[in-house]
Amino acid sequence: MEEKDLELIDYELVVLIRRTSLDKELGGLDRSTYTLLTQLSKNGPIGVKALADEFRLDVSTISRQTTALEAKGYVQRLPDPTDGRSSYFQVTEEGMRKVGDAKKARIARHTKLFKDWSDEERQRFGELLARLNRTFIE
Amino acid sequence: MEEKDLELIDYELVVLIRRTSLDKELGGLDRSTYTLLTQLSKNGPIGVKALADEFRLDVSTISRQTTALEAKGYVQRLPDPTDGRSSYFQVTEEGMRKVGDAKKARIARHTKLFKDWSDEERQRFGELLARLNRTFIE
DNA sequence: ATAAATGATTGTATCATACAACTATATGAA
DNA sequence: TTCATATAGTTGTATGATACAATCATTTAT
Repeated sequence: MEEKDLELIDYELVVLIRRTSLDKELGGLDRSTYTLLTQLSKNGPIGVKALADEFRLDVSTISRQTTALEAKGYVQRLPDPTDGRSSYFQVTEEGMRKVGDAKKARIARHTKLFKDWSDEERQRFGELLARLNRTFIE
Repeated sequence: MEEKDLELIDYELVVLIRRTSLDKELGGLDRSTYTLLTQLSKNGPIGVKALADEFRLDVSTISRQTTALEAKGYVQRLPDPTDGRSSYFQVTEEGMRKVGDAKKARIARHTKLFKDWSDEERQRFGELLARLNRTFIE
């Protein structure tokens, strides 16, 4: 294994995280709104606990964030019929519209950012990123 | 341009940031210690303003972080002989040792993480990451 | 010579987060 | 069946990273 490749990856990952984690908003929505709506619209209505597991955040954090989303009307709370303690959050139409717009905005930005890359490079980068993320999970 | 490649990149970047920005420490040092020591050891002694520009953080934030580093003995403040307002921070031997150890720890972790990747994949991923970071800068 | 600009520090506010205490409900064991 | 324990969620509180504003000291420009 080439040590210098790992060093490069290490360094560039740190730089990337440093830059991107400064963005308070993603496509015009704040981070938690964007990530929660994305998750809920992708993987169906789930509750506070499942979201906390997914994001590796404390349930108290998710509880506040979902309360905020509900107050904005982006999600609706559906009581779990089989468990009186919990409920699921379903993205509302308004929420779907918001997250759709945000995604469009991000794609537009990325289109510019990657405009000098070849199709092959973009495709490969996406694959490798996905692979890294799957690797983390194990 | 393939829209689906951009969508994949967008999604996987969000996932990556979400995961990695949760790490409070990098190789046993807290984030700001690791990034500041790396920067200072790489690009020579510079002052608060230059660090703030580099990291796109407020000078007040950097000021506090460098004060903390100095208190820990990881950097030494060298007054700028040509400008009485500013000083440069030089990494001490102790600081060099600390950041060296931290880097070793990270490389060890990455060695495990990327163990199933081919040399070509690691090399390519590093290149593409670097390219993305350079693109951001413009 | 004085006004404006600049590097840095410190006070204060905000935000995201974790932990702890608590409530309500569900599950399992005697 | 009942009671102890576990679980889902909420709320109070503390912390850490950050930005902005005020300020100080020094430098630069008019």
